[in-house]
Amino acid sequence: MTEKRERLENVALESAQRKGLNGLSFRTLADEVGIKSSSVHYYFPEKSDLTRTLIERYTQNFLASVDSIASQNWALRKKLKAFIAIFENVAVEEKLCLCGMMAAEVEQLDDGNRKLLSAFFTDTEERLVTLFTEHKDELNAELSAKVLARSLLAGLEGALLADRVVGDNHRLKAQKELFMAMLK
Amino acid sequence: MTEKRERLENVALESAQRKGLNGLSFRTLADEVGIKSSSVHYYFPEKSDLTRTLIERYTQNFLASVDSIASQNWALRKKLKAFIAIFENVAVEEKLCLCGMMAAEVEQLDDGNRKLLSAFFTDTEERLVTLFTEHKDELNAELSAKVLARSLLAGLEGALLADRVVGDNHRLKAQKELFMAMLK
DNA sequence: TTGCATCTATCAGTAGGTAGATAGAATATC
DNA sequence: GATATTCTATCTACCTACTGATAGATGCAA
Repeated sequence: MTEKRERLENVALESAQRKGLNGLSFRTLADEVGIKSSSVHYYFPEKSDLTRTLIERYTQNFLASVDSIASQNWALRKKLKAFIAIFENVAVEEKLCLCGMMAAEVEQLDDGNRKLLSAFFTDTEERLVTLFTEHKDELNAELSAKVLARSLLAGLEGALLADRVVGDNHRLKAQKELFMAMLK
Repeated sequence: MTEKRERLENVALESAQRKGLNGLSFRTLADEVGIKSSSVHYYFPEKSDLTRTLIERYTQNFLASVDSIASQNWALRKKLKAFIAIFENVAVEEKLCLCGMMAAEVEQLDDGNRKLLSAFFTDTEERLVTLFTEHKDELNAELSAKVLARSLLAGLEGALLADRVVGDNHRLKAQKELFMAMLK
């Protein structure tokens, strides 16, 4: 991948996590990278190409982090803290999860990108199901791994959303407390 | 309030809950109501005026529902189910909570509307704190009312977001199970 | 000299917003 | 009661700004 292309992706990702896809234009993106908007089209012919790249890259990165955490020889408590920390790091920059953001804009995505977006959620949940299943002896809740996985991800996405509006981190903290309380 | 104005608000709210503020234009709004876009400006001089009206109206309505539920002589289990049902009813129409949607677009709101949006979350949480406090003998979790309130609202907002993308209602169901499991 | 990367210039479409006119209803004045 | 004025709700027409996108020229490096 060329250096320019990577810079474009970095700037676009940053912008999309703050302002959403609608707040991301070829012109401002070009300005920030120091080229003309027509040159951005050289790398990403249509906006949906850029969108696809961002979703794919973000998902890949995110799942790699999750896999890395899961593969450690840690207690569930430590793994969950590490997972939640991914979201905390997004929050301190006043950004959203890219896929949480795009979930709000889903009506403006084409079919291909909708499927990629859906996969972010289901693939992440799949990993979490495995995690909760493998560590089920460390849980004192009698809930299924699926319910825990889905609640955790949705809870963190919602917490990011609401915390940014209110301007604190109370909801992210609450989600953390909630899940920590389920551990032995 | 005139009949036209109410129709405008209804159509705008519907549209905003599906496509967001960016997907809501004066022209399409006008078309759907059967007038010209300039006539929409007669009722809402600027888009931020329309936005403010929608947030205020949605919040008022939402809090009234919550208050109504809270004032019933019901067990906590039944009250929580009724609260969650508010979100389930939004989900079946493939919409989002207006304020959850706008939370994603918060960077494009002016200060006044950001404050109104923030108040939606804090005011709702306040009601939930009261609810959990008044019914604390029906809980078997040792979590604070604040943590429960914040987790519940954020969890439901995130569940709406993700469920719409994935195309099922699994996350909303998971949130429901999660909170039902906390009751005696 | 071929191909990559970038440019200039431009297009059609849409956005929010404004100006000014108009028809009819309501209200005030004589 | 008739006339004049103001208000309400709408229209046509237009503006500026910005959007994504395209065509074709240019420079430059392998």
